[in-house]
Amino acid sequence: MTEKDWEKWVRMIADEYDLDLGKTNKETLKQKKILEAAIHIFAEKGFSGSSTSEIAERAGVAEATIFKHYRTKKGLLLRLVIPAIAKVASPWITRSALKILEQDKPFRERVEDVILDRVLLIETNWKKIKIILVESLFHPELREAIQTHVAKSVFPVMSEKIKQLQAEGELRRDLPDYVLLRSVISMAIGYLLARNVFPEQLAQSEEKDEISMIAEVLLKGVGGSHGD
Amino acid sequence: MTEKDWEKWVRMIADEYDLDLGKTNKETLKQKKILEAAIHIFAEKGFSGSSTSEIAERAGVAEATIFKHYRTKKGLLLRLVIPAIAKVASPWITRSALKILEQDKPFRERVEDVILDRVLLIETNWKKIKIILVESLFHPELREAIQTHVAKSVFPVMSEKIKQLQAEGELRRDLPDYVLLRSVISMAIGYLLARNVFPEQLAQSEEKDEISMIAEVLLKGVGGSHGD
DNA sequence: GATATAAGTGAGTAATCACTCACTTACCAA
DNA sequence: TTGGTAAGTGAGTGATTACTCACTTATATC
Repeated sequence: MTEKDWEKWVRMIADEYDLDLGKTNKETLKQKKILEAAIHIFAEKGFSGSSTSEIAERAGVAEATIFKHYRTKKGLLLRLVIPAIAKVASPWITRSALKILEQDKPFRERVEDVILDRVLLIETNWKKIKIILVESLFHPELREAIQTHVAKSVFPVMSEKIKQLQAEGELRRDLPDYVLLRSVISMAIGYLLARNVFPEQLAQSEEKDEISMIAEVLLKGVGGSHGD
Repeated sequence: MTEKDWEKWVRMIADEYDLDLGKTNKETLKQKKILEAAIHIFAEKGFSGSSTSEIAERAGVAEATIFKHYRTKKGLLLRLVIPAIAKVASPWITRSALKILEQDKPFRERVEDVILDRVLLIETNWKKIKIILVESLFHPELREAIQTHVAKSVFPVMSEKIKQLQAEGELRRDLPDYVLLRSVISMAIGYLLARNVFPEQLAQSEEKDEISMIAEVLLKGVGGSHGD
């Protein structure tokens, strides 16, 4: 799937499920309520575990109203998920990270800033991200879309930046760029998981200090004096 | 929840759902087939997305047979999940990692060995782990059980080992032990996720080489010459 | 070989599911 | 004010769901 294929795919799915994707649209109050309720309930119970009647009740709307706007339950899911994926993969969301890395500060501080930025970004969109991650495990079309779209539009940009930082001597040159990229992402995601699942054991300090330590480990490693 | 509370909890759930937990039991061939089919289908479609009729069909068994042995659909889920959690948190599974760390080898090699060991362990039990992780998001009792059990019985052991390695000079002493533990886990999980979701972009080399690079990043960091 | 106990099943059942349809209500432009 | 269109709904529908029960079959012990 190339970038153009992605756009085609979005249009195709949008047609198939009569999605508006929130672009041209002026949404009704009730439509907003439905989307709000759906995010809450899908995140809490998963797609299969949620019922349209429950979503309707929480939104204060007749069940039929949901089907008026989104045709099927899966149409409702995709109306939530596809714009979110498109947003994650849009240029500006990558660009804001690049901007931070280009600021006039010590490299160490820039690394902390960019990690904090991404952590906050994920935290504020946590429910939607949870839905996307979980449902991508069970809906192959979704998984494939994320794979190809994120892989083809986000990674190359980040990869380029890393190569530049390697050339500038900020990052070591004896490891491939994808390993360095994966390491940064791993440490950030690992921190978020730890904070959510084992906060008392694995994330005991203030967020600011935790991120500072993440940057420290990332740049210098965990090895002690013996390894030198 | 203390360790004794955990045992109580297991017995309580076992009573509530009539679980045998595979300890005293001689399982029938059909029971094995049911468990096999359930693992496959729960992993593929999620708990809510799976139907008992489908599980029965795949196992080559009448639907009523499932309810004969496991009383409810959730009873079947717990029969899969609870022994797996108990196993993960059992002493020997932690001990095998500690054994590796105590071998008479350079520290760098021991780190590689232990990462490889855990990666293989997760890979061979991937379906069950997937079920546990996903369903713990939606069943609070499960989440709590994992949290307290793993947190209270696995982390302290690992934490102790890390402090010892810090004292020996193999790991740096200027960061708290939980940050070092979290870093190792993050890098391993990050690698597994990358291998599963973005293999072409984020896990391009042979497993052996990837793990060697993970150990390298972990011990020495990603920072370049500028940072020295 | 008789008997007791457990394993296994076919044919249900009530409840819930996603979804439809005929209909009413709200909105807006001419 | 009117007329056309979209928003919204109450009352359904057939299909599927987890689960039950009366019953048969297999197994093990004496």
